[in-house]
Amino acid sequence: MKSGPDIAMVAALVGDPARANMLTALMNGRALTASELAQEAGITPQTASSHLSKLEAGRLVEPEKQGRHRYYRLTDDDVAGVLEGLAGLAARTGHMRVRTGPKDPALRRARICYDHLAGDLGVQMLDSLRTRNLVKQKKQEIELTAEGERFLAKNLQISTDMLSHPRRPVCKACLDWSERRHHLAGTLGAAIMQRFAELKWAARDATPGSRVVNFTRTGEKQFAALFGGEKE
Amino acid sequence: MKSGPDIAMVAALVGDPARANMLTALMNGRALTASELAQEAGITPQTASSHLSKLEAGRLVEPEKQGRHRYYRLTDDDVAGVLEGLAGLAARTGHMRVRTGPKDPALRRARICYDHLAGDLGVQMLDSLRTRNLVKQKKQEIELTAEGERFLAKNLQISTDMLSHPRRPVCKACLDWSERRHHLAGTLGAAIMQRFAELKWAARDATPGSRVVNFTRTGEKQFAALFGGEKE
DNA sequence: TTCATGCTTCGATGATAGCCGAAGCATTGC
DNA sequence: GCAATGCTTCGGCTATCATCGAAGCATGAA
Repeated sequence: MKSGPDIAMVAALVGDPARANMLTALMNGRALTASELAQEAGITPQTASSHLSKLEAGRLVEPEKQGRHRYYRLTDDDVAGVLEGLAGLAARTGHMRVRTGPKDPALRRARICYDHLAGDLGVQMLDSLRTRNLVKQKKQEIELTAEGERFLAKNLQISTDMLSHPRRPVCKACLDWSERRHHLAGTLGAAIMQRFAELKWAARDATPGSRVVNFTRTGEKQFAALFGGEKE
Repeated sequence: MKSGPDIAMVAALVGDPARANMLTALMNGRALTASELAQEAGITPQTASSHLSKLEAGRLVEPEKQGRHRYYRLTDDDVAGVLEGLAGLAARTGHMRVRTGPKDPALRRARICYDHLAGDLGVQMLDSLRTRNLVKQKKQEIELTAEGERFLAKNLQISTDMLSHPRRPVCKACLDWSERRHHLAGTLGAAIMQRFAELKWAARDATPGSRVVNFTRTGEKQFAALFGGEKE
């Protein structure tokens, strides 16, 4: 009858603004101390402590004791993924109050979402592809056009043969956390990201657990040349 | 400072048990009337109405008027995806109060998650693969072993060449909604699902929007022979 | 030991929001 | 027209829970 697989319980954990702010602050993969998180959420340490024990009980964060500090981090990438998803949905309401604060501009600009590029640049890339008719998007599905194939082969040495064989969607739309739009996932999204790395245009940040992607100077230029947007 | 991209707002919407039950009831893709949803959540129509307008404002559900009924459905697959993710996280807490109720046993047994198999059978398949060392899993990453490759080629005519070229993870772990474990996603997960369809072992339910996967009788048998679990 | 820092527990307060009864619109059917 | 069904709005009740002050434990430093 009523039941409820306690999806509500987890959602309620994220549903409190203070806790949501803490979780958001942890989205970059680094661990923060309880007091840092308190400050991040704009609450007192007592309140934060209460929130953190709830988050811990809900297995959303993991503590690690170190000296007299208590570091908290997101339990794993699944949690981060769900948070990204929620943020994506939130962005569509127009209710988007603000980005995640000016906290981590690097994270907002470019980061790894599983194995493909997300963030400002990720969205910009898909925008550019769409605008120039290199891909056609309808809802979740994205399809590469003939021009798109040529574009990829010429500029990134990516041949569609490599991608489409398994009949898995070459492209998929993935809701972006910090932006309002989709970015490009799927085998193509992954392949492009990998090509960026091979070309030394971009690399994942060295800090362990960080999801930030750093572009080199030439990488920035090349990216702008290919997907450069005079958008907005 | 505080900010908050109102991830909290969306999460709070899902965070109420009554609303969560409604959303869960909608997870099979069908649209339900307001009163059906009220009953589903165990609340009066007035209360349900209030909840539904909030969900609508949060763009989680879409209404459709028909006669004097008002049908509600999930806005799109992104919403369903986030709900699945939340359910997956909830399942790990041990706090799992119950499955989604005996509501839709078919949906719990086998369904489509994007393009691969999820549900009881999906989890069972990955379990079986793991137990027999056909894949090795560490955290999110899953890797096919040599035996696994032979197994796929022999039994499902799936060659790894078709999957691994683009250097995208052939396998990926995806948290299952109704079960406590991961099921198999990635290009392999998609390819297997497609093969099931080609072999007429299983097919998506005819009802538009439904995510249920129906197995044929021979399909059941073959599946059991390949991945049959005396597990649990 | 003594003090300071970081975090937690306790208790009380206050506001948010879920809930239902009753009444009000709308649509369909007679 | 009238009645019935489906849904919504309104008002008030209640419970839950976030919040903070104050006090209590730890850990680390002097």
